[in-house]
This record gives sequence, structure tokens and C-alpha cells, in this order.
Amino acid sequence: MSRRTFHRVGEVERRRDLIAATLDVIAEQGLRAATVRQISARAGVTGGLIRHYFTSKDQMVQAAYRELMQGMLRTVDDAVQACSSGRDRMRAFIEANLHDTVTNARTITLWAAFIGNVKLDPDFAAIHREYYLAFLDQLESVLAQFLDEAGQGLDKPSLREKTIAVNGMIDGLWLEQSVAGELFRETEAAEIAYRSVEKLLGLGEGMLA
Amino acid sequence: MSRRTFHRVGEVERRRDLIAATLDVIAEQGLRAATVRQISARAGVTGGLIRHYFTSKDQMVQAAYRELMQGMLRTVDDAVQACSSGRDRMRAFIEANLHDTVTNARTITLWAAFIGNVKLDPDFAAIHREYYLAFLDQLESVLAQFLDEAGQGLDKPSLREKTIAVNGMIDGLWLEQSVAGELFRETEAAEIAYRSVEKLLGLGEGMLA
DNA sequence: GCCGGAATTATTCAAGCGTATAATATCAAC
DNA sequence: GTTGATATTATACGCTTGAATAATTCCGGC
Repeated sequence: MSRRTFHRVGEVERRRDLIAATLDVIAEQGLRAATVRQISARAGVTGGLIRHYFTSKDQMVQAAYRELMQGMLRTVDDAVQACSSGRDRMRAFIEANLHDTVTNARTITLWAAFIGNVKLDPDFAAIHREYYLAFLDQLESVLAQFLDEAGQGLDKPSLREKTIAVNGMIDGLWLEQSVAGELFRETEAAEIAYRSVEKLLGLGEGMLA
Repeated sequence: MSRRTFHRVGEVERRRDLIAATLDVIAEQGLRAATVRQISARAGVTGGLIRHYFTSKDQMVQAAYRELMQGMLRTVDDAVQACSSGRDRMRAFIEANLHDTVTNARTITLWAAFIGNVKLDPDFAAIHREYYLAFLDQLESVLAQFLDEAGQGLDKPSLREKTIAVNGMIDGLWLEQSVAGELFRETEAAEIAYRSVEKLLGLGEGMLA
């Protein structure tokens, strides 16, 4: 008749654990399975605790969405910042986007689960917009440096257009690779991306690949 | 104390109505809201009827997924078949993919809702794979004709690679346009796609745009 | 050591879920 | 018209859901 023993953890860590558990459950069993009970079991706590840290289950799920996007953004940013030349950064950007830390069943499943709510829920829409613009800005700065160093600097509107095109292409390849990865060779997507970006930017072959 | 009156309709029509109602509910309120009661209410029948036409609710949802994919495939195919020259077909393909009959909140929401299950459920995986390959084949044949007529015919592996790259780019733009369409000018995505495909195929400017 | 506040558990509740089954209204055939 | 088959409705059942509340356990400050 005794209660479970438990130990207290700092608020920051507990929130992080709950968000991690939320992502785990969604990734492994889908949004439908992301119930208060499943998530709390995964986090090793009881359901009531969720409402102690989040005003509702939905708010916790939104926090998990933010966490996923932030992680993807940071992964790519770290890879880019580790390089200095425009060419290396461009290569790092592509590689990071198509590397299997980002391109895997877990990430695409999570991403799709959330994207499905973007048009239905204003809260999700706001989060999506925020990170979409961040992704775009990230790529634009890499692209600007790369083109400058190649002596192909562009005016702002042209740069923005190229950014959208390249971003779209890489997103598309990311999607293809993630969802239908078994149809690609190991590094095929990255190779295609290198050559495609060269072409999109009007550069000669071999500038990236 | 009288029952609702009703009238019988053919099996084909009833199934179609139920599938349409399923898509409507998912598009408007998400997969979570796609319950037997919601869907049957939308279709103007009672819940029990669903189990009369489908062995389970999940099977009906899968049928709805197939219906969505088939519709997208057919929309593009109709547009392509209405043209004859390779250039016109290529243009029609791009335009159809980025036209707002395919690029809209409804379609992207439905698509994302289903994609989120592809990695979790073998039945969804099978449906996805079937239509992904059909989309690729569709594009490959358009691309082959276009390149042949431009005197730039490719061997089979190169053609497949180009197909994947172009498909990825168009998918990415489709995604961007669908999810963040308010950030684009009306025809911006299609224009970007024209120029990007030219570049991806190594053709001169103006071949498509 | 023990006290008090707060983190955590335990329990409860009404609502909604998918499915099974029984009752009944419809419609074609004659 | 009646009848027979069956499409459709109605109802019930056992479970699960998110949330609210009450009861406890932990642990830093004293």
C-alpha cells in the first residue's frame, strides 16, 4: 500500500525530460499515441506531473515541436560554423541537411506529425513560421558568402530567390531521402544536391562536388 | 420515437461518400478528429455504417490516403496529357505541381497527416511507396521526352538521377509554397521552378521560362 | 532533527473512443 | 401489395482519454 518512491529533479531538467519523452513517443508510435499516460510512463513519472509543468498536454506537444526545430537548426548551424570558407560552409550546410542525423525515420515522422497541425492550429503555425524563416536566413547567409567569394555576388532580391530555390531543393531531397531512403545509395542525395546547387547558382561543375 | 428516415445508395457511391467525408474531416480538423462519429456525421449517416463498408476505421483511413494520392497523380497526369511537345509537357508538369489545386492548405494538411504514419504503419508504407514510384515514373517520362526533343538525351542512370533531383526540387517547392505560401508572390514558385529545372538540366535560359 | 512548501503520486470523473450486436426501414422482385 | 434480403439505424459495452483534486513524500533551510 506504499506509494512509489520518487526523487525531485530541477524544474529545467524535468521539463526537458518530459519534452524528450513526448518526442520519443510521437516518433515511435505517432501523435495518436502521445497521450498523457504514455508520455508520463516514458518519462518515468505519473500523469499528473505533466499538468504541473504545462498548462495542458497540447502545450507540452508544442514545446516538443519547438525543441525539434531548434535541434535541427542547431545541428546545421554547428556544422556550418565549424567551417570558415564559403565553399566549405556551403558543403557543410548540404551535408548536414542530408546527413542521417537529420535524415532519418525519427525526424521525418516527428516533422510530419507536427506539420500536419500547422494549418489547423495557430500556435503550430506561429512556431512553423518562426523556424522556417530562421532556416531561410541561415541558408541565405551561407549562400551570400559562398557567392561573394566566388565573385558572383548578387543583389538582395536575386539572392532571396536563389535562397528559396536552393532551400526548396534541399528540403525536397531531405524529404525524399527521409521517407524513401532505401531507394537511394548512401551518399546519393548529397551528391545530387552538390551538382544541383552548382547548376542552380550557375556555377561551373566541380565548384562544390 | 421514430428512427431517422434514410435512403439507400449504391455501394460504390456510399464508399466514395465515406472516403470523401474522411478526407474532409482530416483536412479540417486533423487526424485526431477523424473519429467514426465525426466522419459518419459528416457523411450524413450513423457510425455503424462505416463498419458495414470497411472492416475497420483504419482501413477506411487508408482508403482515403490512396484516394488523395490518386487524385494528385491524376491531376498532374491530366495536365501533362493535354499537351504534346516535350517542352509543353514539362511546363505543364511544373505548373500542375505548383498550381493551387495541388498546392493548398487542404492538400498539404492531408498529405502530412498521412506521411506521419508512413514510418509507423506498414500499410501506409506500402501505399506511400506505390505512389512515390508512380510520381517518379511520371516525371521521368516527361523529362525523357523533353530532353530527347532538346537533343540532350541521357542514358538511363543519368536520367534517373536527374529525375530524382528535379522531383526533389519540385517537391520541396511544393512543400514551401503549400506551407508558407503567404510568403510567395502568386506565381513565384513556378517561375523559380522553371529556371531551376533549366539549370538542373544544364539547358540555356529561356528554354522553359 | 524537524518544518513547511512544493514536487510528485494516486484517485476520480465525465466524455469520447472503436466495435459489436440487435432492431428496423428501405427497396427490388414478384 | 407482400415478401425477403440487406442497408441502415440505434443502443450498449468496455476502454482510454485529458483534466481536476486530494493525499503524500521529499528536501532545503533552520
